[in-house]
Amino acid sequence: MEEAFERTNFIWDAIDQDLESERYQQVHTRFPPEPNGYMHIGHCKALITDFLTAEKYGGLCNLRFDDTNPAKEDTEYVEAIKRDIKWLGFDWTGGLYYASDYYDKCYEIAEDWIKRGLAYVDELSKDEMREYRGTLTKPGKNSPWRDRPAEESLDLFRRMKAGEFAEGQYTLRAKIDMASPNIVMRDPAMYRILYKEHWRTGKKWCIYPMYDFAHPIGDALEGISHSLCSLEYEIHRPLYDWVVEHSQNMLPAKPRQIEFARLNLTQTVMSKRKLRALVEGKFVRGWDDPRMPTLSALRRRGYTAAAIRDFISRVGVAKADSTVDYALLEACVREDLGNNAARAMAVLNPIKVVLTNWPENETKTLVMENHPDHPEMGTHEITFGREIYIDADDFMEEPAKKFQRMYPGFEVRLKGAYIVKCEGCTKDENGNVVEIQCTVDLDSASGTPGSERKIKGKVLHWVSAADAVPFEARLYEPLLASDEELAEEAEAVAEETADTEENQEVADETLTRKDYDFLKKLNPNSLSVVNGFVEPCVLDAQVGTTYQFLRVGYFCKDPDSTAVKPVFNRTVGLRDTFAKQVKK
RNA sequence: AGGGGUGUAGCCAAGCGGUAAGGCAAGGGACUUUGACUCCCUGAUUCGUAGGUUCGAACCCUGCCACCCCUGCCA
Repeated sequence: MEEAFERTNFIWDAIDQDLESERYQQVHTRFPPEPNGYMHIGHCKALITDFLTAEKYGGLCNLRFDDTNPAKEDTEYVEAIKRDIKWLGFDWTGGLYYASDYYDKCYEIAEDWIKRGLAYVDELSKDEMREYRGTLTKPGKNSPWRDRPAEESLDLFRRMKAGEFAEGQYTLRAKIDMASPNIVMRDPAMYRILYKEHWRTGKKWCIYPMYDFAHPIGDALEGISHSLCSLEYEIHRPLYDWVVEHSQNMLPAKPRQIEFARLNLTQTVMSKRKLRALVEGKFVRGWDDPRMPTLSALRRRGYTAAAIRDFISRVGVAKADSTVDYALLEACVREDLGNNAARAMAVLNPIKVVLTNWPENETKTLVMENHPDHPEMGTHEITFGREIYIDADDFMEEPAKKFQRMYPGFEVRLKGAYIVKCEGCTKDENGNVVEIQCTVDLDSASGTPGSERKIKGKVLHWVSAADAVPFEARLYEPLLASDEELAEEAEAVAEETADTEENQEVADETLTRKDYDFLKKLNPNSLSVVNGFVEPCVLDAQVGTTYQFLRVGYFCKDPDSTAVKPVFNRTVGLRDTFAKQVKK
């Protein structure tokens, strides 16, 4: 964990200065998700930055659900977010809060502002307000209601609260500067009328504070020192400061907002709206479909909390917009799993091998290490016999150049067992190889002196036909196609899928026209299911256990597993330099 | 009368006036009962660009260029 603190960043530099100058005595951060969806890897950057910053300085971090818009928030998401934070190994040491906890205080401050002439009730319509706001290059103009007497605004505001008006009829606006070059400062709305029941406050309110009003107040109320957020809020900082400044006699602290660049990942959809479209359009099996970038999906896929934390730490925190290569995330899991996952053998695309000189009906029990570098992880037993399965990829009747796996006349070693020599194969009427025949060097058993004989062939993984367990392996590729060819292919498939009546209906609701574009880039091969054989030891493993299936990759046991038929998700494959060579 | 940000290798990213860290990716080699792991080696005469200041500039100054964000009663 301390490794994460080795590298500094501009935020920590700023905090160091704040501490040194005694602007703040201690560090207090907050993680403020809006509970309107599942958290994805992109949120992790903010989450980890918030929690880790508090940890680094021995301070506290609050979890605050930013629930100021009753329209689209749900308790389901609250629970999911809490679970994800815990899973990542963090705790809201400063407490758990809701923006809705502060509705009373917000209201109090709003009335105070009105009395002091800092806010007014406006009755411009949405369209009029847009017109009055001006444009990026032209200043706005004052609303005709801007200078109405404070008593009148106060009366109107109280009646807004009492539910006397329709939605949109009135808003409360801060009186700042309609000519400001920063549009955010052109008399921003602070309260709007919304006849929506809030999932926490019920029907108590029909006016709700805007983010720009509630957020700084929430921060200040909780004694936050450093309010970290993403770059798009940079332009809101003057308003943030304005709100705190003008409420200061009513607030205990004066937080500092610091903005950093959010995380983007190649070939990854990172917008809640689009992820929702994927789920609701049934392009994936759910929020935790292992192809999704949500934390629940990554967890199901086999990504570990340690790997994700390491990833965020390696990405760093800065202000430049960037898109991180997905390969970095993969490198992080490989490192963690390579060190910690137990080894086992599985064959994805089985082809039978008969060892012609091995006695019929005779089997031998072999002992396999669970991890080559960690003897303390123990061993497990597997069976060896006359018939085994190897992966079809490991056999070629006519070997390609540099191919050092099984082919007629060539010797290879079966991992943890014997050296075998391929003698031939039999094919069906279509010319497909259905069986391979080999002879065993009976003196070459692993661990015996005869095993030291060097051969040119590689070591192959295998399972014994006698007791191998059939299993389902789910292999994944990125959801978004990378090259154009793939994208074109995907277009046809995606359109076909999207055009089913049911999907179309859901999609129409959720998506604007523009949003369809990314659906056309979906990779049709993002999921492939194969039926293979795996050694029986995985039957006992708990759901969520990850193995390295030798030479094949890391696989995590899926909740869809049954007592007799395990299901495994491939988290990530092993690096494959041979495949790269062959491509060249 | 637009404003606010950001540009360092294919992708991230340090650097804070004294002569370009590190990681991922890529390529080469060693080792190997996983073509994995591990271990070596290979990258920027140059920091968006053009000038200026300085003994000395990625760092300071000026101009230009590119990209991102902002015209919700979303967050």
